[in-house]
Amino acid sequence: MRYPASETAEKHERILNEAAKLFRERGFAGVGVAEIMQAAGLTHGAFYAHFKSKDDLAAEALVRAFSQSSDRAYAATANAMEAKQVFLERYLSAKHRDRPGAGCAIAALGAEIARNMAVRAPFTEQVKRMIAGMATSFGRKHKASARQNAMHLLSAVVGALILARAVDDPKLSDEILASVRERLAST
Amino acid sequence: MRYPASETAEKHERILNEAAKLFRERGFAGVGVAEIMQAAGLTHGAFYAHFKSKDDLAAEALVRAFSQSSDRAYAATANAMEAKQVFLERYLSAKHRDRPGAGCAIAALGAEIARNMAVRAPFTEQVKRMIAGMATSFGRKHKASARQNAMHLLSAVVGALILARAVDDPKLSDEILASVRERLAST
DNA sequence: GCGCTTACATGATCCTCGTCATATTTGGAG
DNA sequence: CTCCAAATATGACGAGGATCATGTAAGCGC
Repeated sequence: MRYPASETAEKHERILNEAAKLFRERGFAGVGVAEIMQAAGLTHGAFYAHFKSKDDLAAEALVRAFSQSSDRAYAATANAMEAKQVFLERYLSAKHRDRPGAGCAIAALGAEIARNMAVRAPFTEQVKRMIAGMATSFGRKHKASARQNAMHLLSAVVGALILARAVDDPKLSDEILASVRERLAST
Repeated sequence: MRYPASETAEKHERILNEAAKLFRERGFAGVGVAEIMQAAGLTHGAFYAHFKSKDDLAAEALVRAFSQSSDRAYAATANAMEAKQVFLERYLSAKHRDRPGAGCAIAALGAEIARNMAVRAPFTEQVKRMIAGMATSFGRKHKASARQNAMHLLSAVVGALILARAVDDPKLSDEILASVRERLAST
C-alpha cells in the first residue's frame, strides 16, 4: 500500500536515528540493515526505498550522530573558560563513557571511519566544524594557538574516552577520565 | 600428514603476526579466519589446531601487536625529555599514520576492543604496562603527576592518530599531527 | 474519482564467515 | 620398527547479511 508522506518522513527519521545510535554502539560492521529497520519498526525490505545502500546510510547516520551530540557539547555559557570546563566535565564523564550510542561519533567510530571511504568526506567536514567551533568557544587571548589548542583538546578527550571504554578495570577507567579532565582543565 | 614440530611453531608465529597486522589494518570484524590463514600460507582448516576460536586469536594477536609496536616506542635514550621527544616524533608521524598494520593497537582497534569481551582483559594489562612505562620513562621531577601526565600523553597521541587517519583532507591530517606533537612537546 | 506511483512486506538470492568433520600422512614416542 | 597422534587440506554446514524481485494497496496528482 502507499503510505502518507508525513509518516514516511517520520519513518525516515527513525531509521536515521536508530542507525546513528546502533552504529555508535556496535560499529558499522557490527549492525545489519535488518536490525536497524526492526529498531525503526519496519522490515528490511523497505530499506532501499529510503537509502541507496548501507554505506549511504552510514554516511548520513554519521552526520546525524554529530548533530545529536554536538548540540549538547557547547552549552550556552558566556566566557570561554567556563564553557571549556562544562565541555570537559560532560565529555569525560562516566555517563558519556557508558552510553556510546548517545555520545561522540569520533570516539565510537574513529578507527572504522578511516577504513570506510563512503563516510570519510562527511566526517572530515564535521571534524572541521568541530575544531573551528572549539577554537572560537574555548580560545582566549592567543588567536594563533586557539586552533592548535582545539586540536589538542579534541585529540586528548577522544583518546581518553576510547581508553576509558576499552579498559576492563573500572578504577583505571575512572582514573583515566579524571586525570585527563584535570590535566586539560589547567591549560 | 604430520609435520615437524619446529615448522609448526613457525607457522603458529606466522598466524599470530599476520593476524596482528591484518586486525590492525581492518579491524577484528573486517578480517576473516580464512584470510589470516591464507596470509600465513595455510588453509582455513588448520586454524583450530592452533587456536580455540577467532576471539582467542584476537586476544593473543592483540598482545602480539602491543609487543611489536612498543618495542619501538621507547627508544634507548638517556634522559626523559629526549625520550619523550623521540616517542612523539615516532608516534605522531606520517609513517605511523599510513601504516596502521605495523603501529599502535590502541589507535587501530580501540573502539572495537571496548565491545569485545574476549580481548578487554589482556588489553587492560597492556595499557597498564604502557602507562607505567611512560610514567617512568618520561616523568621528570614530580612523581605524583608523572602517572597523570602519562595518561594524558597517551590519550592525546591516540586521539590525534585516530583523527589524522580518519580525516579525508591530507592538509588537515598533517596539521593535526604537527599541532598535537608541538603542543605535547612543550609540557 | 481514476490510475499511476510509491512505501512497504515478504521472500529469495548470492555471499561470506565461523566452526566442525573427515581423510591423509608422517614425525616421533615407545 | 610400529603405531598413535598431531598438523594439515578439503569440504561441508548453518547462520547471518546485503541486495534485489515481486506483490500489494492506498495516497495523491490529474
